[in-house]
Amino acid sequence: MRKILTTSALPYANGSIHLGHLVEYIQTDIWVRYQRLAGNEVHYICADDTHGTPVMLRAEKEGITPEELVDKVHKEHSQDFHDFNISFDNFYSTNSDENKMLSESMYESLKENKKIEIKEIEQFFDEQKNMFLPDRFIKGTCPKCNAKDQYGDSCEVCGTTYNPTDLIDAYSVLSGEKPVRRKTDHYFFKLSECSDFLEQWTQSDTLQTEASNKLQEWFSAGLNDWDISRDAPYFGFEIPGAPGKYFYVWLDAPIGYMASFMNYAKNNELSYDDFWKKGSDAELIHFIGKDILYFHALFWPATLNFSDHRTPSKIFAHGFLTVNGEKMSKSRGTFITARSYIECLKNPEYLRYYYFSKLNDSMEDIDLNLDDFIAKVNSDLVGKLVNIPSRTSGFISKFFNNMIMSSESFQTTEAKNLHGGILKIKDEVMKLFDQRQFSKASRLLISHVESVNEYVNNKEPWVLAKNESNHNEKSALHEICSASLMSFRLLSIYLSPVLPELTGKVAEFFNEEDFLSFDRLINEPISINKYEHLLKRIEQNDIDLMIKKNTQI
RNA sequence: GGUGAUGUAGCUCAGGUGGUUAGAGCGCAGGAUUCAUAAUCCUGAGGUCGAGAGUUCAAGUCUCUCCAUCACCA
Repeated sequence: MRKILTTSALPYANGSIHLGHLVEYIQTDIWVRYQRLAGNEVHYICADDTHGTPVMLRAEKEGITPEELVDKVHKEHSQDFHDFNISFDNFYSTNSDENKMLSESMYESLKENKKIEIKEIEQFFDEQKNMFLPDRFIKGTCPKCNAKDQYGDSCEVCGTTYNPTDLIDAYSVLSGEKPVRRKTDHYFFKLSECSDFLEQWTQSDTLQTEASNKLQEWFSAGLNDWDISRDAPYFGFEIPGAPGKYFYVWLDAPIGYMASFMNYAKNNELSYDDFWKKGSDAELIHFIGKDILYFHALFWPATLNFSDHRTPSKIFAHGFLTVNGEKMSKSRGTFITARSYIECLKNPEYLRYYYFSKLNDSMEDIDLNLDDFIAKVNSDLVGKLVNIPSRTSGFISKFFNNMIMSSESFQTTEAKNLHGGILKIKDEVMKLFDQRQFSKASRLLISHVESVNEYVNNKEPWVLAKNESNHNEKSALHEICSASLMSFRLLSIYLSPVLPELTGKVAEFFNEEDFLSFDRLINEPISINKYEHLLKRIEQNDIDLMIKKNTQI
């Protein structure tokens, strides 16, 4: 049995969850639910990422404290994840006692290992707001192409990257004032000294090949030390022994994985050290978006390693979400929030299935094409999958007292092959789930769903039903409907990591507890309940409404 | 600008190490059927595999150039 600690990246407490975020949570959740069904020990941990200037400023704007903002957002995020059936074992916050303690202790440990250095740097300072300005809060004219109102890190017109100090006529986004340059001491993590360790670590099969290619680029450019401090005012943890200096949000954010787990372990009689101490035999697996690979594949393993912790076993990065082939856009209404999706479409499993049908183990972007979304979900799930019990269970109820024949008493080779064939793909399905080849898994499963419908069509049970000899137990009619339903049951078990709600209802239909394991595929004979529609089609109107709701001019 | 990736039927995508007439689902056309939420099943039409050149007996699959799109450049 594997012992696995899995994480999804921490959502930032500055905004709402949207469909782009959900690619990651759905991908991780499917994987985690699969591991549970496969009988492994798996813990799924997440938290809100709460610190930093954007949270501080937004709270100020709303006239509340950062703590109040963070609490409010945590409630909202928790509800969103709950409504999408994301099965976190713990969804915590980086603004927690555990996180403060762990951040401080990691810092002390890095300091002891001589990996911390203080350097004086020069930054822009807003005298009216009395604070240093992060790059994205400074705008100005591009030094290369003279485009106006460009951000402090790069020019959107000509693509040049530069430092905010290079901008012409820089101004503060907060006050509009011209920022002044001011010197300040910052604390740096000496990443430059970690390149030997990191080059070795990144070759150790922890990353996808695309990701390690990316890392090679970064290595060949040379690693710079990492600025881990920010000056007050800053919402975060003050650095021990350094009044007025705070940990940069990206330092304590990944430590949030540890803190969330610590909090969870305490309440569940698990050993924290078993999972985080150097030499741990548990797997530590991070699901992330490709945009934060830099943090998770360089800073994170380096800080872990040089503070005497274990390093991640795997980092699984996924691509971005596009909608209708384009970047999500507020003006086109394709920047779709999790909340608006739930309000308009009601059922999270449409999206879970659609992402399942498109995801694989690579870092490629995936596209949510809304027309394709409607067509695929309605066709695969409603037209084909749910159609199986819908078209066969009536005969079982009418003639056979709701009892399905045991698959072991199937007489014809067609029935045996249909059911046996689906039984036989178990190992392949499990492998595809484990390797995150979700799109392949969906194609495999749907092809078997199609076989069941084909079987029913060829056998024409409605014709047999007209002949009274078929109203006896173990008649041809009984076998056909039983084979179809037992096949449907197997396919539902395979799909249960993807569609927990739907397959929960399927379990009920078969008078079973939830499908809890891939090892209990045979269970017979079974009495079924009266069939009630398991899934509604997606309506075009609801999609239109959702787009309208998300359109901002 | 540099680096990395992507570009296959109307749409969304499969196509280890190059090898018979390039595949699937949806959509479309025709047919079958009525058990089922007009769902299902069968048949068919649709592609110079981004463009060009090269290597090879043979390239969607390898090499080069170009075009388009995207990301990263801490």
